Amino acid sequence: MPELPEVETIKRDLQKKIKGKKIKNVVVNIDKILKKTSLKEFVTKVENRIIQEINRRGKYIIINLDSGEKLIIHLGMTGLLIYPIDQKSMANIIPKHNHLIITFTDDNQLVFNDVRRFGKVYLVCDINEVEGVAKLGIEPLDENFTQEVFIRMIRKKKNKIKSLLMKQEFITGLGNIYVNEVLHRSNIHPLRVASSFTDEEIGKLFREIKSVLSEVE
DNA sequence: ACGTCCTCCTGGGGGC
DNA sequence: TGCCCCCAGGAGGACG
Repeated sequence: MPELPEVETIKRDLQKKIKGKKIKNVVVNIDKILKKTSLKEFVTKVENRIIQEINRRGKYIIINLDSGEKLIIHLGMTGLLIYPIDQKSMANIIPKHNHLIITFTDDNQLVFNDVRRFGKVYLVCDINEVEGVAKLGIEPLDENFTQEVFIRMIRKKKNKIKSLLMKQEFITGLGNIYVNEVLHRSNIHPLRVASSFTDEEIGKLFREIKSVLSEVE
């Protein structure tokens, strides 16, 4: 559910609130969410580390640790990162889905809650160890993403436009909701084949992608 | 290589 | 009131 603008907001928020904090301990309630690491390895490598810069790539949140390792979080469809823990933020969640709880040395806590468990937590040295990250396509708000580039990208594709725009290897960050919005505003049917588009139609899509994504930020 | 479809999960809502 | 079924839709993998 969270798409590029939401993930960007979460990233900025975390950067403001938890950067510089030292992790006192971590509790993992469902180790199935952990990828590229075992439960034991995760705990020993994360405890006592200090949070450094927080970045985003596509819908992935990348938390740099002072050890050089990266804690990468994908929220899936229903994942939430809650900080700080207060009455208001906890009122709408179900505690049994608190899969990861990070406690800092100041006793504040960061909770990863995910009802449907589609979210994932990785611990890696290099972000490209996460296949989903390594394969990510162009960032739609990047200045390198121009109309000319987009036309060339669309031209050679035979996918239906909606599924193509949702493909993270093609463009990064768009999901169902924003793709629907972009297609609606562009007055383009979601099932049309990409290679059938005129340059003008692609231009329209291009402008709507940029505008829909920047409105929220 | 490429495009589509299925699967992982749980909670909420509609139908009866 | 309660139960069952379907739907939500990110992304990896299976399949053709």
